Order: sequence, then structure tokens, then C-alpha cells
Amino acid sequence: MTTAPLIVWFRQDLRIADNPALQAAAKTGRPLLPVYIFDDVATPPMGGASRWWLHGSLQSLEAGLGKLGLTLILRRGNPMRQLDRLIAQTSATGVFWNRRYEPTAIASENSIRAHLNRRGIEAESFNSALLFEPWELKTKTGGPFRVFTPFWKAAIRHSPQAPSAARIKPHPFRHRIASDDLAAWHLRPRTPDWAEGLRETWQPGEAGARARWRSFMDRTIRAYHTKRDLPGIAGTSRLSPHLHFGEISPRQLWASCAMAEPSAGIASFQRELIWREFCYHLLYHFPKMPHAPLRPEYASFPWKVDRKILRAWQQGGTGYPIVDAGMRELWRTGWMHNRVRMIVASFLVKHLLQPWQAGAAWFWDTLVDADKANNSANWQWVAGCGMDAAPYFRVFNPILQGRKFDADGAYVRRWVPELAALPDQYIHAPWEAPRATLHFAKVRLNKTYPARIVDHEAGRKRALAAFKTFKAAPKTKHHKKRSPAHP
DNA sequence: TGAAATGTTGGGGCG
DNA sequence: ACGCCCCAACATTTC
Repeated sequence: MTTAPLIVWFRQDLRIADNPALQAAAKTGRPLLPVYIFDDVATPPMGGASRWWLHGSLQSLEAGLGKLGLTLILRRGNPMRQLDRLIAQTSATGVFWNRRYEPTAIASENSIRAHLNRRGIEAESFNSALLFEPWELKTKTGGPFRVFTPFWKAAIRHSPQAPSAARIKPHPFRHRIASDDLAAWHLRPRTPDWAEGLRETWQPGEAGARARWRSFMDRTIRAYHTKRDLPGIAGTSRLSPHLHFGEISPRQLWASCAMAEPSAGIASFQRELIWREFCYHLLYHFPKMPHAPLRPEYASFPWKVDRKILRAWQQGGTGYPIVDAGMRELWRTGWMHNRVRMIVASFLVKHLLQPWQAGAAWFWDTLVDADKANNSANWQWVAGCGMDAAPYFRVFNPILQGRKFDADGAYVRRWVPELAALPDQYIHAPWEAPRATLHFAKVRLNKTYPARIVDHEAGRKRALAAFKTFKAAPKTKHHKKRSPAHP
């Protein structure tokens, strides 16, 4: 007699180690049926770079499960319908999964849970993605945090749960049901194949995540607090896509930080992990965050929507070397250094007056670590409309930022090779170079490299003026003279 | 997790 | 010796 299986529904937890749903399912002793459902009707659809990553990550998961004697079933379409089909095909009596936290995913999981419960099917979900549940940390008054520092303090007061190192020995469910063919999902680009830079940069999957983590812990983290700001060197962890797809868990990262010899580098990295938590916290409590500014007055911001301008930014043709380098790194590798993300985002939103949503959409499509919580929270932060955002007048000067964080121009030279022969002095402002210097470096402005799309000083003034006008508007509307205090 | 403008201070040159 | 100016180096404020 065969026992009915338990479905382990993989979501954004594409790993074996420290996987709560998988471990809990294995512990029941029931035969397991691991499943991944590609929700190809999701809105917005998964971006191109993320799809490329997902392919590799699923291959890696298949291999990992294979070592446990399990075979991953792939399905695509509406998750509830696909789960129903599988239950019908296998007489499964339960579904275990690790939760997602995007508003649409929460709604979908809730209705799936209710549906399964109605059918008498066990439905149990777990937290695999966060150090803290988004509802776990509260202010003194019981509300959500809106400012990072108090959130950070609350986070370190509650130490995160330790990862589970349990080794599992699951029983596979013997079956003859069909799985989709991963290749037939066409997650990888073909015509044209733009993924060459991605392939040479990344190793999606749990093994790749582990390797990256190990080398980061062994070498890079020591100087993380200073070198993480220098895009020309490999001073960051580059774990963001691995974290996004759940190939490594924040608990694993936190625990090995806690075990290591304390250092400024480690503390700084832990702070970044808490920033990630904070983004999820915000998304959970402010589910409109991906679309609408968290400061409602920003809804009337006078953006100057312009497709051509947006296009120039996307293609790395703004004429500002640090901005163009970042946008080209993104296009080529599916990733951009964090410091440069702030610079290009500030440039788009302030110098170019394009809506932050347009920038977020481009990042969504091109980043391998595209993540609803992080992406929208950080765009709102840069645009000044987030909860704990940078003040609107904080306009990054792309020339100074370049000189400060890419002093030797290594980053610009790598991604904007047409400027490579310029001396350091001019690498972040080629228009300042004497004719002879440009000639010698084989740079012809507006020919081999674009002219500036907007003058920095003029762009800065225009941004400040725009912010001022829209900020003034609601103020006059709601302004009330306070009546004298005496009765 | 800014930048620019403006203010302050203190040392050195010089009449 | 002294006041005066200049200006770099910080510090503060304003956008």
C-alpha cells in the first residue's frame, strides 16, 4: 500500500539547506513530492534577467533534490489550479511551502490555503526568506516602523532565529506523473541571446550561492564597511540574486556573521541584511509601495515624462561616465554596484525628472536580483517619497560621486571603454578635458561618446525648483492659521 | 547612504 | 609688535 504524498511547493526558496518547509515535510515521514510552479500569468511578469536566473536556479534545485532521491515536478500556470491538478493526480493530502511576502503573493497564498482547507487538505506555510516576520517587529505603539534606525535597534534586540542544520532523509513519492520540460519554458533568451554577460558573471543555484558566500566571508567582509562603496573593486557580497531566489537564507548569513570575529565589516554587512528586512517590513505594511509614493503628496510631482530621455538613461548614453558605466554594467551583467544604483537613480529622478516608477520598471526587467520589496523601497528612498527617504534636495553630483568613489576611474574604464585612455583627472568629466587630451585619448564628444544630456548645475536647479513647486502646492491648500492659544 | 553656500577660525605674510 | 588681509581648513546652514 502506498502512502499519500505531501507536496513541497517551492517558491522563492530554491535551496535544500535550512529550508523550513522541506525539513518539516521530511520530518512527517510521509513521501514527498517537490513541485515548482512557474506563475506565467503574474503581473508584472518576471523580468528577463530574473527568468534567466530562474532557469539555472531550478536546474541546481533539481540536482540538489536528486541527491536526496527526490524528483522535482515543474508546472506552469495558475498555482491553485496546478496544485489542484497535482492533488487529483497523486491523492496528496497536504501542501507545505515557504511564504512569499509580495502583496499579490500573500493574497494568492491566502486563497490557496483557504481552498485547500475547504477540501480537507493540510496546508502549512513557513518563513524561509526573512530574519523576522514583517509583523513581528513593532514600534512601542504597536504600529509598523517607518524609519530605519529604530527598526534596526528593534532587530538587534530580538536576535534572529538560528538556521537549522538538520540533515533530512526524505522518502520520495513514487509516481508516473509528468513534469514540464524546463527548456520548453524558454526562460533563457534566444533571439537575440543577450545573456552572455550573465553567464560569465554568475552561477545561479545553491552551490553558487555557497561559493560566493564562502569567498565573501573568507576575504571580502573584513573591509566591507569601506570597500563596499567602491564600484571599481569587488568589495560587496554579490549575494543579492542568491538571496532573492532563496538559494541561501538570511539566517545562514546572519548566523555565520554572529559566529565570526566581530569587525566593522561584519557589522556593516549585518546592517545591510537588516535593510533588506526593513524593505520587506515596509512592503508588507504599505502594499501600494511598488506603485504609489509612500508620501502621498508626491503623487502630484511634476515629472517630465520623456521616452527618449528614459531611453538614453537605459542605454547608458547620458554623457556622464559614472552613470553610463552603471547602466552598461546592468545591461551586461544583470547587476549594478549599490553605490552606482544610487547615483543612476538620483540622476534619473532628479536631473532627468523621470518618474521613479520608470526606473524601477527598468531595474525590474534587467536585474538578476530584481525584488519587489528592495527595488520599490530603494527607488522611493532615492526619489524622496519613501518613508525614511533621502531629503529631496539631496541631489547626487555624478562628477563628484565618480571622483570620490571611483577615483582611479577603474569602474568607468571597464564599462565605458571609449573613455579608457583619458587621464584620471578627466575620466568623470570628459567635457573638461583640453582638445589635445581628448584627441590623444581618441575621444570625440558627441561622436564616440555622447554629449551630456543635461548640464549638472542646470539639472540640479531644475530638480530643486520642481520639488519646491509641488511641495508648495498642498501646503497652501491645507494651510490653516493656528488660532491664538488663549481661550 | 549630499552638495553647495555660507560662516568661523587660525596661521602666516606683510606693511 | 600689531593690525590687516588672505585663505585654507573646518563647521554650519541651506537647498
